[in-house]
Amino acid sequence: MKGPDAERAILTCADRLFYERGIEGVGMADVRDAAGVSLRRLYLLHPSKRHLVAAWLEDRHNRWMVWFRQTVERRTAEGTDALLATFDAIEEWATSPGYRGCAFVNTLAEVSEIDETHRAIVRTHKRALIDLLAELATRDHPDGPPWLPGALAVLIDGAIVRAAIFGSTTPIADARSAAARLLEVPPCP
Amino acid sequence: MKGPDAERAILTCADRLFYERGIEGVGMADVRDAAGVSLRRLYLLHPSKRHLVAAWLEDRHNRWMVWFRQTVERRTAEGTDALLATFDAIEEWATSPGYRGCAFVNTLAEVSEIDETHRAIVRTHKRALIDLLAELATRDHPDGPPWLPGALAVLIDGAIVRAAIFGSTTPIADARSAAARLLEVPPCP
DNA sequence: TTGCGATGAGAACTCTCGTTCTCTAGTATG
DNA sequence: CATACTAGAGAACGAGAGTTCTCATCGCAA
Repeated sequence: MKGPDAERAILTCADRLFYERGIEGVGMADVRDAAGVSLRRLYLLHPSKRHLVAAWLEDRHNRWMVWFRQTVERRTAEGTDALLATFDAIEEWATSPGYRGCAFVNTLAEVSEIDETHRAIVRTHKRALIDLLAELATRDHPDGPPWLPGALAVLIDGAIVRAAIFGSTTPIADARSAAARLLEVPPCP
Repeated sequence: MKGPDAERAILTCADRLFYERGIEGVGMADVRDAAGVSLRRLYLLHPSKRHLVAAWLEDRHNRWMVWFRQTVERRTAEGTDALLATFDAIEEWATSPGYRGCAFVNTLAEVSEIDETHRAIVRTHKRALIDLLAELATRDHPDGPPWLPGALAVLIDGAIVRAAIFGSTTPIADARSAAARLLEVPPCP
């Protein structure tokens, strides 16, 4: 196996394993077996498990943001308000097999294997979500209140975590209803 | 040390340690040292770490619900709308030292040491939160939409997790602003 | 006093896991 | 063909943790 192929296989398998079982539930030998590389190559590419986790988080952040933006755009093209479409994207995700909530929130919860590098990536991810929402709000709802992107981010993260806990899309539907209400014009004077 | 005292010491110390470091970051020896009991007594009272974790979750659930209800009531007595007071309670919590988000969400994220018993307690806890919100909504906002308690629960959980990630109360303020808007009368026809 | 059950302190056992080391095989080059 | 570098397979090592076991001690009843 060539270098780039091995790196892709490692990150792909690490993503599946870490998301499925949590960081502490996956050993380096598990990643080795799943990716079909030698332990030697694994450690040459990622000098320690911490490095591997950091590389995984970076990779997942990039792929998730691309997926989320594309899914929202697709729904928007079908006529849905862009900000409401974010909840449809989350619902798509939450109904996919193996859904376990937000990998970044889960990683932060596993405090014993996390370091400041990991924390920084998690913050970057959540900051990127709010930035994307602010971008959509500025474009489609320029008269909304200044706290709108932050509130939508809270609704999205709350829906992600409650959907994972209950294995249900009801929290996402509730959050979407609330968001729709927030996007309506304010009450008459 | 007597039986009840030992049990109290164990649960109190387990709460501090598990919440601070995560379940996997705490060994039975750590609990023994902190509680000042022998490993023998620890295992007599809780036959395994899973049992101890379950007992901790039950205890924390009970104490958290009592604290939350009391804090909301206190704020309500000071003139705040009960449903908005829930966000003030969360803000009090989030600004207290050692805040690390929701222990139940964090526990669910540590998938490798969790079993169905633990999952059930987490669901019970989150169900209890939404039930409390429904109770307050029925009492103070009987004309609100049916999704209101669910949406408030999503806002609260999202605020809890984002406040933990950013170490900031801004998400809680944003969530409170959104909740206030939701509680206003719907737009005029 | 003597014996017995309970208790505490902590050693010991077993297993897991991150990381490193060894040994072997293959391959490209002089 | 010989040699030297590379890479894979997996053993080995050391640390840590859950759980159990040993043994000395203490309190109390006969």
